[in-house]
Amino acid sequence: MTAHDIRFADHASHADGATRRNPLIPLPDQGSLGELLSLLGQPDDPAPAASADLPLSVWRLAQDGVLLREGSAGQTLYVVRSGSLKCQKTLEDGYEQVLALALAGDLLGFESLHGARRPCSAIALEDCTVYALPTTELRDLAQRAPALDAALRAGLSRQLARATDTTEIMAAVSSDARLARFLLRLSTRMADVGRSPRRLRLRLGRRDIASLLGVAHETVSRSFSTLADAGLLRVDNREVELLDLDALRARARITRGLHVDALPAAARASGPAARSSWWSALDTPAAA
Amino acid sequence: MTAHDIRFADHASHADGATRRNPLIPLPDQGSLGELLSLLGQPDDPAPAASADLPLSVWRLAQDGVLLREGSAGQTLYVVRSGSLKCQKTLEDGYEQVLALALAGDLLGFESLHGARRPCSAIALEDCTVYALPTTELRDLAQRAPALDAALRAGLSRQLARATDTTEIMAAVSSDARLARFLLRLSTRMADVGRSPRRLRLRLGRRDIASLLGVAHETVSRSFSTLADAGLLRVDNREVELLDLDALRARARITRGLHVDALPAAARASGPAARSSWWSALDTPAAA
DNA sequence: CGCGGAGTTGAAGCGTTTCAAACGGGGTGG
DNA sequence: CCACCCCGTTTGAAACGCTTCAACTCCGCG
Repeated sequence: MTAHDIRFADHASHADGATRRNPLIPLPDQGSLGELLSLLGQPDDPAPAASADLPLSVWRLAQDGVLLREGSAGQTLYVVRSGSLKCQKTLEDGYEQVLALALAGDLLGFESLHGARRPCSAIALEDCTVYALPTTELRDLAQRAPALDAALRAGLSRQLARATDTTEIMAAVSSDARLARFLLRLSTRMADVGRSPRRLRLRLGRRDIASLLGVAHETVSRSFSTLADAGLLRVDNREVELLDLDALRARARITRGLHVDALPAAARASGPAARSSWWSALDTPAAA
Repeated sequence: MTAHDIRFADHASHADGATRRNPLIPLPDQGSLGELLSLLGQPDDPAPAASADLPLSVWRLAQDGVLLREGSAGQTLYVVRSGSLKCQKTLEDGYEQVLALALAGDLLGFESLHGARRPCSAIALEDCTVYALPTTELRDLAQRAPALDAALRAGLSRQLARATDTTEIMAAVSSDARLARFLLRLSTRMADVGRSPRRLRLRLGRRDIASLLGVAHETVSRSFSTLADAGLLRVDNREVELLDLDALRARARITRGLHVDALPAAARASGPAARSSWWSALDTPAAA
């Protein structure tokens, strides 16, 4: 975001933590179809099929390791099994924009399966394990395990729906609201993965968070202080404890000043989904 | 973005232009597998298969018609054949965030095929035609036309890669740069669809553009004026002519002031893709 | 003809960006 | 083992640019 936040990709920043240990090593006999399906949110398939002979390979990625490299012609689809990664892209002006956070169950790398180059990088924020599904095996895999095929499709849908998260965060005008939205989203996602929704261990630095929020990193620092002073959370460097989720949600709604309070309550409560209208038929033309 | 930009979904704004004529009507015998494939960017399939008996239905959507309704349980995948739509989502605070522009060849509605509700709406900015592929027919279709299956997969990849466009636009700090990025992206996409990359007919109002850029609509107006005064473009309401693409690209790179000029040229020219490094092996673990 | 929406432009307030400095932790090397 | 340095983080202060409120024009439409 800011001029001095610009870090070039050539910058040899990754030569420190990963040259020692091999950043990506195989974990034989660690994966199972059942686990993969549950990761993808499949409601416990009753018939787990012949998972034994399926070539499901699990890899271990060390912190700071690069799973996806922007611009490469990778042909492997990954499913995060544990840990977390950040997806980022180097923009034309050299700024590295953080696009998303990938947690367990997230699909990575689908964008370049059809021949295109990887549009963004994925870097491990901690030690991770991932399922690797090469395109070459994908078709065969889908045929032998239809449940996996369906689960991947569903995961893809989720991924596509989640792609707008960053935009929604940056739609808020005040940086406090943006930070609140980010923390709340992270909170619910952590809960989904089975971790605490209140005690967050941010694996992202202030700069990366700033990139996600679309503000300067100093502003992120200030917003943390503001929310902490207001008693909404407790912050100790990258350890964050959310103290008042409701108040946080209120902050997240605020665009500027307190206009939201003036909104008719019905509009907020019911939302667009609850509307009944002849228009709804439009979304299902096949049924007409 | 701004407080008075808030338009509630309940707001009966769509009751004006579309009650007269039926907003969504079938166009029998208008689609062909070949056309659909070329729309999806498939390089002219040599064996067009038996396209005649494939149930490819084309629909016509009138301007302001709602193709996708946020919150509904639509189970149809659409491929835009002609025209343009806007995708938008009503945020918790009632603000309608425009997320993307859909042009010919774009896939719409995949996000809710696995049972979820539609995460965003899609509204026609002009009269459109779309291919409708209901989930019920999708599997059969894919089996009978493997080329279509591959094309849809590729289209999905593109869609996923394109999902970050809005974020990249909003990554710029200055509103001029944001507008320049938006116009340039639109320009190249129009060129892809076979339309003029210089003469743009914006089907989006200032408010919607402002939403996409993440600024107030007055700011969009001012940025148009600024770029026009600089001679980079000519603007007449929603008609825009890009006069100096290179200068526009320079604007799009600028974050604030002129720091970019100070960047080492190599970093801009080569980019992340041109790097050679032992790290590249990481993106293809299966080959290791 | 008048109303309402869209777009433009002006002026003021204010929040963010920017530049700067200081603090703290973690690592390295003396 | 301690000094040192680097880097991430925090906080301060000033300036810029955006948001906001407001007025005005243009245009389509009832």
